[in-house]
Amino acid sequence: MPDTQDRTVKSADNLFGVLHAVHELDGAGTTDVASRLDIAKSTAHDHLTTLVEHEFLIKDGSTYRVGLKCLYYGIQAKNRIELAQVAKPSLEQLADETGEIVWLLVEEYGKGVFIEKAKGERAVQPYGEVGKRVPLYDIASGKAILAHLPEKRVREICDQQQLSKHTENTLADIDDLLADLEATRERGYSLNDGETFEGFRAVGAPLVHDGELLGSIAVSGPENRFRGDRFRQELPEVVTGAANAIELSMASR
Amino acid sequence: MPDTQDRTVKSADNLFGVLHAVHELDGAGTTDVASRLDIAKSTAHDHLTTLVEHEFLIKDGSTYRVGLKCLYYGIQAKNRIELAQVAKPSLEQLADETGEIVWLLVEEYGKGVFIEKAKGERAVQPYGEVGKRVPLYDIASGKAILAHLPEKRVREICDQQQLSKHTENTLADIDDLLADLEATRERGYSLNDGETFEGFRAVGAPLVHDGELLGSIAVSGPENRFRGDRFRQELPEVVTGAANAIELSMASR
DNA sequence: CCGGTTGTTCGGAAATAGCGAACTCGACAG
DNA sequence: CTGTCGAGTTCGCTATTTCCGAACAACCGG
Repeated sequence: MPDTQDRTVKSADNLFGVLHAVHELDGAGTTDVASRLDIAKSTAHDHLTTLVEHEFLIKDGSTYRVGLKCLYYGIQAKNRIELAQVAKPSLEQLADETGEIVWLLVEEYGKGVFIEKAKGERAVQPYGEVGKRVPLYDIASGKAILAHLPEKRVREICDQQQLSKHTENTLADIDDLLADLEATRERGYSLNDGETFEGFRAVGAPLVHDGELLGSIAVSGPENRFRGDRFRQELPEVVTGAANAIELSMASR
Repeated sequence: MPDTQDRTVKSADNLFGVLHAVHELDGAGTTDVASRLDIAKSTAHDHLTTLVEHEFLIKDGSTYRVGLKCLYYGIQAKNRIELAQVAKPSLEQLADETGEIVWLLVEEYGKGVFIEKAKGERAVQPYGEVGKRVPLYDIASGKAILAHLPEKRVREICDQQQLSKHTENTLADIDDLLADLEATRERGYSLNDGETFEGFRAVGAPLVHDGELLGSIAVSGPENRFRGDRFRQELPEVVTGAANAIELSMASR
């Protein structure tokens, strides 16, 4: 049945499928790609050749690898989100002050993308990497973002990507999550109490400019340093302080 | 005349063309893209929609922007070049020691791609950015790479991307360049004496592992700090030292 | 209310994507 | 040396798809 509605470029499915397959297989040959996507070897070959010609893949003997062209587009995209640049000094100051690791997160298609980080003296990096795409519901910076989205959108996002319980504390139930987001809104900052990994905590805050949600920041570290007053008072204060500083820098551009 | 040889996916030209156009225009609408690529508006629209569906573009009202999906693939590609990770400590040490800016470059399709950098105290960054793709013939790190490629390949690369004279000193003539590469091989390090910008100098060294050229590093800065013994002796020594350190770390993995 | 924009929809002719079968090339075993 | 396997690659053919052009819709400022 030819669907007259769908006017997208069909070959893109295969094209990006092939790119993704090569990426996931961390380098692959024609047959690997063909069988993974369930397409003819010749088709896979055509697409691989095409991607090489466009420099998105590199052919190394008879295996294909993801090239650096993506980095080129990717980094530019990142830069265009001026936020990363504007926020950097504040992130670094926050990292210095707390000694922990600090992340800058933005939302895209219901997922979180880390676009900048800063490491303090004692920083531990259990998670994430710049460019990584992660769920929003189980990390402090993600919840800071969700808390500022309409409930309808939150449900939508949670529907399309299962909430799964990594630890005792993970908010894998939509109602628990919504309650936590409500509390987050009231407090003005979000908390992660071992919801991602046992023994890991974090404090996050949203970045809002002109009523528009730009992203969020969070400081994370091991539970033994994230407890008592430091976790409940000091860190929330410096994190929201840094968030405000970033919002101000965005405003005065 | 349908060329029966060329078995690439044709729609990819338009697809990636559209992506590139949006990137270059730094956000664009249907008409902008169509007129830049000289294709029908409707075609541009189909491709834009496709790219949005695949999350490579973001639709913001009626303008399209490059999404962060590329960053995702790009960063992974970068990481797979283990080099970046292994080299980082040495780059940072080199930046500290010299106070200048240090780059890690790899070659891809005859162009150079910066994949890591480290800034010293006095670092000036006149050029480049991680992910940027640049010609090889007019920078120290690029010449360090060219010096280790066979002459045939060097000529090939230079043929397909005009050598142009940015300054008095740019080696825009293939024979001058080849002579400089010969000298570089003998010295073991490359020099840039204001060939990119007036008043800017740099010292570079290749990274070789198992007889295979992995990339190169370079330290660059203003002429007033890159002169006399420092330029001719000290810097070459620390740069080649750092290069050796990186080669050793690669070897002991 | 109306030209001048720009984004979007859609029919249909021309181009091509993708399959499958055939071919090439090495590696390996007997 | 020969045969078999599995890899990558080539190529003819046809059902699909792309891409254009023209029409339509939505917006804006005057």
